[in-house]
Amino acid sequence: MIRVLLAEDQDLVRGAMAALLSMEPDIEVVAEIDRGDEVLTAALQSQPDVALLDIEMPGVDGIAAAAALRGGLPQCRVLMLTTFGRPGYLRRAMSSGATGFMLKDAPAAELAVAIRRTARGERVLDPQLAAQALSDGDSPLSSREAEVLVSAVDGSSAADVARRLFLSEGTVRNHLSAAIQKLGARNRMEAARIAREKGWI
Amino acid sequence: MIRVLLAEDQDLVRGAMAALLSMEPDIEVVAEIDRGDEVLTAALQSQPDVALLDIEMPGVDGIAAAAALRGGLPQCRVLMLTTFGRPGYLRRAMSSGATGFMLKDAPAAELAVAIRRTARGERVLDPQLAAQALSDGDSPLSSREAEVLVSAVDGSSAADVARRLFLSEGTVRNHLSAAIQKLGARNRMEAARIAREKGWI
DNA sequence: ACTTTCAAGTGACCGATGTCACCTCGCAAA
DNA sequence: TTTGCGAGGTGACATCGGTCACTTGAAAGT
Repeated sequence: MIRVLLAEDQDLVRGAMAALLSMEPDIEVVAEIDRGDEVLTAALQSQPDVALLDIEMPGVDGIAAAAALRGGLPQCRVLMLTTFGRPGYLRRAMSSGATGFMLKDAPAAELAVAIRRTARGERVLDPQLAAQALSDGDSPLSSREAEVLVSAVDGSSAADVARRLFLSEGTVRNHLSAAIQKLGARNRMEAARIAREKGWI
Repeated sequence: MIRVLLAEDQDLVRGAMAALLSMEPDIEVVAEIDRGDEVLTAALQSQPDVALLDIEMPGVDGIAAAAALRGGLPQCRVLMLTTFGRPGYLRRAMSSGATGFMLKDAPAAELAVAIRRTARGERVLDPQLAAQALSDGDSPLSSREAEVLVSAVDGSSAADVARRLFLSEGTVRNHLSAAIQKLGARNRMEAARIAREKGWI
C-alpha cells in the first residue's frame, strides 16, 4: 500500500482527486489538507510515503512545504502538482527536494502511475518542460530586483514601493529599469508578465 | 439517471471529477470535453440533462458556451463551475442562461447535490457571492472603456492600443482616464486589477 | 591589496501617462 | 424636436516612469 498525503486548496478538486485515487487498489489517501503551512504537521501524524503538493496554496506555497517536508520527514517523497507549466516552478521545486513534477493538464490516468513511480524514487517530469527549464537558465534578476518588481505590479507607484521597502524612489526606479532591461521588456508590466511566465517571480 | 456533460480544460481535474461522479448511482457522465467551442456539438450528440461548465477554458469561455447551449439545446440545464468568486462572473453566467453557479472551493460532497438540484431546475448559488453581485451592481464601464482597458493591461502603450483599435492616442488616454475614475483607481493597472476582481473584464 | 559585484542613492533628461477643457457627430429618449 | 449621452477627437498641462551617468559602501573572489 502506498500512503498518500494530498495538499490542494480547492476542496472540490481535492475531493475529486481523492475519489480518483480511491479506485486504485494499491494507493491510500491518508491525509487531506488545504494549506501549505499544515503539510508538515499532517505528514508527521499520518506518515505518508508520497506527498502530492499543489504549488498554488494559501499559507506557504507547495515549494516551501516541500522544503519543510524534506527537513522534517525525509523518507517521504514529494510529487509536485501545478496548473502552470512555468520552467522556474520546476527548477525551484526540484531544488527544494521534489522527486516528481506533474501538470494538471496531464491525462488523469497518469496520476496513479506517477505516484507509484515517485514512491519508488523514480523521477517523474515532463520532458518538454524540463528542456525549457534548462534552456531558460536561472533567473537573471537579483533578489532585490525581483522583490521590487513583485511590489510594483499591482499598480503601485515607485513612491509607494519605496515606502513599503524602505528605499528611495530613485533606487526603486533603477531596480525596475534593470529588471526591464534584463528581461527585454518595454516597461514594468511587460517585465512582470515575462517573469511570471518563466516562474521567476 | 442524470446524464452529465463535463467541460473542464485540465485533464487531471476533469478525470478526477468524473471519478467523483461515477460513485453516484444516479449520475452518469456522458461526455467529457476540454474546450468551450466543442460544448454544443458534444451536447447535441450526447443529449445531457446537465452541462457542468468551467468558465476558464480555451476556445470560448464557459459563459459563451452556456449561451450557445441555451440556443441549441434548451432543455439542457447549465451548472457553472469556476475557480474565481467574481461577482461579475456570476452575473454574466446567470444572464447567459445558467441555472446554477458553483465555486471550486466548495465541499466535494456538494457537487452531486448541486447537479441533482440543477437537473430539477432549482437554482444553486453561493449566497455570499449573490449578495456581493447584487451590491456591486453592474459594470460602470462603457463597452469601449472596457475594451481599451483589456487592451492596455499587458503593458502596451497608449499608442499601441490606439493602433490596435484604430483610435487616436488621445482618445485611448481619455477612455483609460474615465475607467480609472469610475473604478476609483490611481492608474490603469489598478483599474484593471479592480475590474478583474469584480469580473467586469 | 585589488578587482568585481551588488544594493543603494542622486540628479538630470525626456517620453509616456493621467487630467482637463472643449469640440463634433450620431443616436435615442423625453 | 430638442435634449442628453456616449464615442471620438484635439491641445495643453503636470506628473510619473524609464534611462543614464556617476557615487558610495559592503561583501566576495583573485
